[in-house]
Amino acid sequence: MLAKSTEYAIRAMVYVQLQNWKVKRPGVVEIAHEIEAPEAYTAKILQTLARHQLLLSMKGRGGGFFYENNNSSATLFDIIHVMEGDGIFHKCGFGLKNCNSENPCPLHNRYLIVRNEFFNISKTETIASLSNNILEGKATLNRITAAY
Amino acid sequence: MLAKSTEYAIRAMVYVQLQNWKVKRPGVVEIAHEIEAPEAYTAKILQTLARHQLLLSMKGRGGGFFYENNNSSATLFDIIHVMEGDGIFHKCGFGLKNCNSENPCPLHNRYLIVRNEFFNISKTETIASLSNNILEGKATLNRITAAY
DNA sequence: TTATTAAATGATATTAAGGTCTTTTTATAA
DNA sequence: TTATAAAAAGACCTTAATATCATTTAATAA
Repeated sequence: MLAKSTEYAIRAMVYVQLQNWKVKRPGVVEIAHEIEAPEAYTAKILQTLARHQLLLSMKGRGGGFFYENNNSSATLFDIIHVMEGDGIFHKCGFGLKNCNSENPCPLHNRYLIVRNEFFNISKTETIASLSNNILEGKATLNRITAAY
Repeated sequence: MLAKSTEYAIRAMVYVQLQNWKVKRPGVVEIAHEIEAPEAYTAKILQTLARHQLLLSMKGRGGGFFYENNNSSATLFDIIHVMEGDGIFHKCGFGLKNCNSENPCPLHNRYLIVRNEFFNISKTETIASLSNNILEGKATLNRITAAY
């Protein structure tokens, strides 16, 4: 469904949120390790996110990644949009170029339900809301249920 | 969502079905052209489908692709399974390796709804049912609403 | 029984996603 | 004011998906 780089991006942002709530600003090495992603690649992704101001960064000693007011209200949609565009919310399930309600592919109506449901989720879930599930012990970021 | 090759596969099988209902057995060149896919690549995909017996083929003069009794009850699931495996029905939306109801990612429950809905569609829609939408004029295979 | 038609096979090429490495810039503590 | 820590930037590498091409196999009409 999502590109691997988008998954890394979301996981990274959630981890930064959890640390930020503890008034910490994790760096690339720590983040990559915690979300089980390659270090250099994670750095690239964090740069992209920072460039688009989905998170803030500080260079030098004591630097790292964080959010304004230690809180991120970025939606999944925002992150997906920056990482891979919004094709996923528009593409026809059959791969047709001009598929729409006027000229639908054989799968159009049923696929629309799936796509819209995912769109809904993407627009309502934020880094803060997702991170809160972890804070409350209802979910985890990795196989080891770490204490954040 | 689906790999491009899977989309080509589904479109190809639908086109074969439409022709088969007219007791015709289209060949690679015709199929590729009609579904707007590259010829040689379409040939590869048809071979894969034939090898897995999702369709039948005949070599030589008057040869082409067709179904037993000119009808295909293959589901979308069958085709997806052969073309790209069933990762799409199992993968975690967050990209976690061990995400399940016991150890859920923050998105688990909401993503499950999307995945299950798509699974449902894949298990209930068949090449025949999809093709029938076109036969009845309710849908199309390409931008030009061709008469099949 | 041969020419022709069409699919199968296998090798190769191209493109995009995923990933690494080195150098540069910026911040801060000593 | 210098050494050090950390992110930014850019060049490069690897892998998988997509796509092409040449050759072989099989079927049938003449």
